[in-house]
Amino acid sequence: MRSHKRRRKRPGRARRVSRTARTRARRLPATCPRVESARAPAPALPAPRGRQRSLFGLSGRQLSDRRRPGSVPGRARALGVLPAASMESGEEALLLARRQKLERMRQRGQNPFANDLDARDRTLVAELRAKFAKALLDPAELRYDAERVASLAAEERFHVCGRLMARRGFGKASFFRLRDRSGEIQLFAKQDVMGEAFAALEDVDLADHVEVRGRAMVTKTGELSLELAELRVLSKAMRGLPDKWHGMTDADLRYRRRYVDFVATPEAAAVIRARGIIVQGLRDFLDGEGFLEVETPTLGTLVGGATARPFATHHNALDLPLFLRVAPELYLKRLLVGGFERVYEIGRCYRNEGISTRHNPEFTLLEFYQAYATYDVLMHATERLFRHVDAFLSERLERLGFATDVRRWHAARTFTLAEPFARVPMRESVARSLERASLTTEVLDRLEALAFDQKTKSAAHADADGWVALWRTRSPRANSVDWSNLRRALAGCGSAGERLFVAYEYLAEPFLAEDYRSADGSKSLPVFIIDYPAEVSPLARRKDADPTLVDRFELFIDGRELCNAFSELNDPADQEARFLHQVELKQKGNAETMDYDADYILALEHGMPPAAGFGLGVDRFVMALTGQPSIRDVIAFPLMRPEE
RNA sequence: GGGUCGAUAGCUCAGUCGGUUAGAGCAGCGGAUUUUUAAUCCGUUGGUCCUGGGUUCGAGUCCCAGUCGACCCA
Repeated sequence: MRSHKRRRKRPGRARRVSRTARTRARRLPATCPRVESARAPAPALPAPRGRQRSLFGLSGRQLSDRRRPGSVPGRARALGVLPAASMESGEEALLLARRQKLERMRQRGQNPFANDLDARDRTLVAELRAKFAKALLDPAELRYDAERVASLAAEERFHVCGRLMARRGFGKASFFRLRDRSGEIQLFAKQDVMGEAFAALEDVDLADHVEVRGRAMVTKTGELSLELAELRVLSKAMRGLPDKWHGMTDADLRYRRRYVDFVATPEAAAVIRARGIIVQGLRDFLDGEGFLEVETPTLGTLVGGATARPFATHHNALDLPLFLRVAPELYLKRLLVGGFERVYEIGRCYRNEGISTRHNPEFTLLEFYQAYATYDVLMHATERLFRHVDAFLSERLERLGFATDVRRWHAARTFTLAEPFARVPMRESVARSLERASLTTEVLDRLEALAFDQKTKSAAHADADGWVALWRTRSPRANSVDWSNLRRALAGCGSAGERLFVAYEYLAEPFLAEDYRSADGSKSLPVFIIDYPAEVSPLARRKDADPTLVDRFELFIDGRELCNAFSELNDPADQEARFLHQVELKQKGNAETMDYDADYILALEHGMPPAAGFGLGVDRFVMALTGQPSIRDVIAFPLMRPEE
């Protein structure tokens, strides 16, 4: 019977939902047991081979048993009353041990999943520490003075709830470490204090949720502790915690079992905590500027607001094909038409594109729109917003007792928000980077001739290969440019504007963090790239001085794009022409385009005030402020290919 | 798409030139211990060495293919 109990570790699937993976799944032969068991409810089938990773404390075998009502072996096993001889692995043994303790508790009349907790007099660990702050001798090591603690609260009994994180037994005494949402504190259990209750500690396991009562005291090493009078299990954990020292390091496991990761990896939890505060900080800033938070549709019949490939779905009752939104932009601007001068939305958007350290299929976007403002106004607002949220985050975390997280993130930061952000027109940023690569503007002058068509395997100009070979020798930077992809991308361009944009992406963007530095050169400087080509900005207003460009900026921090903003196009005729261009591109086979939105044109015809709009990738913003290298680290549950 | 490295107990990891019955720490279980904090000490359970082929008297180890992961390149 061991045959189905296969190795469960790292059965992981591709991070990327690749085409090959999908076709592989479809190509599974009909005889594959995995496919059969997934389709057929037939109870006679063996347990599905792949579905062995335990769920809710039950093995795959038990799960399949559970699908059969009245299945005695499954229930008996789940209750832990089958003999140890039926154990199939070390994991089973660990579960069994805990089930037996659970049964002992029930036999004693204790509910291992208590439902009668009264936490009105509960004290948080942080509150406890605050109460004894005056007795703190060494803040770094959290050492306390015993006499001062005693005089501050000699007989007061504290009620604390949390999860048990560590245990050290000494026969007639025991130390525990308890964690609640605010921090951790040591518990000291002594037989002569607890009496008979001490014996029941044998049924307590690491990871259990407990409530304790006891007085505060200081051990001889100076650690503030609760001397227990009582300890009661509130919720029995059927599984323990990962290695107490190394924690959980397998990346796949961490993202799949995020609930364990957050317990075992304090940094992972700190990032999610920071994220909540950052979003609060964004609201705090915008509310202070008189913006109204609104909600707009995430389901629609058209794709608009960004050039991106959408997720398609279907409404049954209306028999209507629908798309999940790629951006809220067009609805927020309809609200401008409707008289709301300052609106914002923080919401989930969905783009059916690749997954990377900077992309998750669903992500959070902040967009705000301000009537009677220009993109220049928004650049100032962006700087204030970033500094406000950063300070807000630090202040809140310090108040919550997580100052060390703030200090750690600040120390590791490779950029600064303290100095004015750089502002560079796109063309200038390319020219500057070329200069640093000893290439001057000759590259910019030959963009069209550089194009290399992947299909025909031919260059637009016969000498192009030679130019590149020569340029590569000019400097290390010139050599590190991704020339082949640049030339491929140029071949797909239909206008000078698109070529400039491509040139910027390959020649300037990868070097932004090097080219724009703080006054002392020690940090990278956030940089606004401004004045984008109109061809790549279908919703932005043209520059009065140069109609081939638009009043638009993107903000880059450490070379990563965080913001996109522009003065809004409110001329319905111009907008109509831009939509038509998008439709043209779609007909040529480009999947990342917008649809023609007739109702939006109609709205513009009713008069949209001059306005500027702003978008911020909230996930990337959190990455920047907390120094996380992957977007998966700032999302509580990033998308994973499901386990089989 | 290509390259490099990796997958061994619930967790974190060793495993020599291919050679006895695959090891350690943590967690678990049994015992000792009333001030530890990665507690300590004694004993102990737990493994389809990612999957499938192959080479071999013999494979965790070598070869081939595949799956998945990390990093780098395009």
